[in-house]
Amino acid sequence: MLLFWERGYDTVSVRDLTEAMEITPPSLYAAFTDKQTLFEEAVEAYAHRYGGYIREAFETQPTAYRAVRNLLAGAAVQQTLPGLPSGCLILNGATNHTVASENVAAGLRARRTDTATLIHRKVRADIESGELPADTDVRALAAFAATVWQGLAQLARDGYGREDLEGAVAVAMAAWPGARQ
Amino acid sequence: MLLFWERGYDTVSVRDLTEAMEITPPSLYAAFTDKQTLFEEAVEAYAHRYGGYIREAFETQPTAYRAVRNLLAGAAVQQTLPGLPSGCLILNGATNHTVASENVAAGLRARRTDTATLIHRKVRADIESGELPADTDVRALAAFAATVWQGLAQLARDGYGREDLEGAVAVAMAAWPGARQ
DNA sequence: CTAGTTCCGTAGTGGTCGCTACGGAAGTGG
DNA sequence: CCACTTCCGTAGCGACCACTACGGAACTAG
Repeated sequence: MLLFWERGYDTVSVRDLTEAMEITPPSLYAAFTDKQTLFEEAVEAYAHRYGGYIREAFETQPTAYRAVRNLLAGAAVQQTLPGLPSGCLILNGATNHTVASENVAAGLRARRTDTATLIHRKVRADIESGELPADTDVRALAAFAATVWQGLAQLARDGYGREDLEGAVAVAMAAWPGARQ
Repeated sequence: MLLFWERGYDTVSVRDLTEAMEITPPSLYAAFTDKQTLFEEAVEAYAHRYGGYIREAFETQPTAYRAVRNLLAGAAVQQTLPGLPSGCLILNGATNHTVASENVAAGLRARRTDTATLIHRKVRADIESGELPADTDVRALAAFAATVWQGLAQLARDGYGREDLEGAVAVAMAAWPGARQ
């Protein structure tokens, strides 16, 4: 998982994996079927261990503002954890992929879409409840939140630290409708 | 260039390149020395053809607000050009790379850092001129602008259209200090 | 103790990687 | 017309890719 997190699917070889696990190729194939299945299990473990902040943000927070704030604040923390690779496996794990790995990339894209849908739904719910004005541009606001969320992962990979990302999140949340009224 | 733009450095093979150019490997090596040099020339051509909006934003606009607005608006356009790959070669060209391609990734990272520096300097200049208040958090504001810029490229790759990105940019610019006073 | 099963590492499979030695064709100068 | 240079494609280099057939060791059951 750490190897995939750091370098991505296609750029990690089975040899890299077997050496890191200190096993031989037949053992790896007996345990995980093939490289793609191993990757998907690694992604699932990653989502469970490091992606909990996403579901938590949307399930525990009453408004879209607070949910997105927690989403971004959580991303700033999770993507700059000391001793772990920077960035996000699901956001960056198959940015560059061969034609043969199209379905691997599609799997990650589906997970990203899931989060985008959560944002979208939360904003719409706010409009229905009156928390946000009826003329709010849902698409724009949801796209903005997704943009910042994914941008944070990029900056983390380029070496930005947690404080930098948290500063960016603080600025971003000021863009939220009503944040400064 | 289109191949690298679409898939990235390590995930495009010399064979892919020679077939697209309709030449044989020896011709490619005679013309471009090796794969890495070809990639760097492709990046240079890309920056020249599609990256002009960046320099233009910072050179022609008087304030950081307007420079960043033009940077993000330009990104929304350039990264969703019809008939061309989505996203940005410099932002996404070597997100996933092998250890052997570390220097290729470093070259792209340096170009990203250049833009981040442009943002940073423009914000500081605004503070010195009094356009922005003296207590403005330069790092946070610059990190925010870089986050949105890079996030737009991610969303473009996931299929978001120009209108979505422009909506996100409009929301983002509302976060700028003084934008809603 | 022996027969059977499970385990797992050795040693490859065919295929693709980035890259190049070399030879025949085409063009040039005397 | 001939010698020479330039060009460029054929064919293949060693290395690595994802993946696996197979054999010997170790453990288990009778």
